[in-house]
Amino acid sequence: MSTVSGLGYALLCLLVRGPSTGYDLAARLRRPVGYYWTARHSQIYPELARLVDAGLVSYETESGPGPREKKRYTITAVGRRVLAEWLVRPPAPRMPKDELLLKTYAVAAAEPQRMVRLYLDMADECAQRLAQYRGMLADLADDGAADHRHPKFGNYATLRLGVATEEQRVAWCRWMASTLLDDPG
Amino acid sequence: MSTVSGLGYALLCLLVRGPSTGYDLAARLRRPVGYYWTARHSQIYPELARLVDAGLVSYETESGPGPREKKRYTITAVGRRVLAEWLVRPPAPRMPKDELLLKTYAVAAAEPQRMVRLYLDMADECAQRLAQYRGMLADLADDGAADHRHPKFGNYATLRLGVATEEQRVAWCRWMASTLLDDPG
DNA sequence: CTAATCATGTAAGGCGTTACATGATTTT
DNA sequence: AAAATCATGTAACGCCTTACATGATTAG
Repeated sequence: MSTVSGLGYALLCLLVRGPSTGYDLAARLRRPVGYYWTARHSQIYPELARLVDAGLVSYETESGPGPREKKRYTITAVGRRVLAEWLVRPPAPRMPKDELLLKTYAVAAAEPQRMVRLYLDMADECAQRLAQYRGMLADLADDGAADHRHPKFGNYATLRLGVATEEQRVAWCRWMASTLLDDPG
Repeated sequence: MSTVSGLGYALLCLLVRGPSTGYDLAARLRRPVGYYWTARHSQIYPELARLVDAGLVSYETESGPGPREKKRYTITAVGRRVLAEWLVRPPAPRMPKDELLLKTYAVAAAEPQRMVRLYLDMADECAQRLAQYRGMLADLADDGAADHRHPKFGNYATLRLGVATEEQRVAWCRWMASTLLDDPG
């Protein structure tokens, strides 16, 4: 039984919106804009081959730049069915490995002033990302993507959580900084 | 140059609070209560051996149950210094792979009613975890862990973000469910 | 007496990153 | 003329999970 990997489903999620080349999929999976997943081309090309073997995607070759042919991948009817099944299954419990939280757990073992600097820097970084996400969300809203029947509603919905998450993180980083500074004697 | 892995630092973060056995470290790393990291014993035992080789931890053997000796690991002075250096370094950009967000990105390819069910189930699951986290946070606050000089302030601080994150997620899941149900003709 | 907990290790295999390798087209 | 982008693949290595393997003590 050819069991599909997480990456395999991620590729199906992208391909269900329309045909793509491996290169294009890699570009969309490079930065986690809109949804939270990444992959490199070195992982994507072999996985596409597996999906073809499993009959979930097909491809047409075009003459492209470079030494090899360009392949445009398309999700098959079987692929759509497998994806639709997977989408409604409850996800396995997620385990985010968050380095900043780990550092926070051991914050007592570090120099307080330098940790304050760290949290303020992280807050700025998050705030920048937040501003960017807010801009993208506004653009999507202008396009009408807030309607769940709009083709880009998936982008809109994931970005909404992204914005909320970054807001929370900025506030938390600033709270950490001010708490560490606050030293009532 | 023996470079310490992420797991290595995680173990140092635990050991800086006091000596532990590998078994105990595995128990603390099984559920992400207080901070966000996990590891299994099969990973922990070899990593502890590497930390010993690098001179960052030492151990004493005691006679324990079972066929092998029990080893109690202690962070060394060098280990403390290496940890303190690492704590103030800005973390590498995190990339959480969130299956629910991935599914959301492709939500248009699934049956709406079944997705509504999924989001409501996820909301309940998060709400349960949230209640649990809130309880633990209240207990810590009662112990005075909200003060940054308290030894368990690290637990308190990480839990605060955990609570905020789960709150956000419950709200977002419910918003998803109601948005998908809302079908103005 | 049975199950859980304490306690430590190894092995196989999957997943993911970095680096290696090639080369045409387009932009500066 | 040089650099970036388009385009596809492989190889080596590290991280992580699952499963294999052992056995004493304690609680029900």
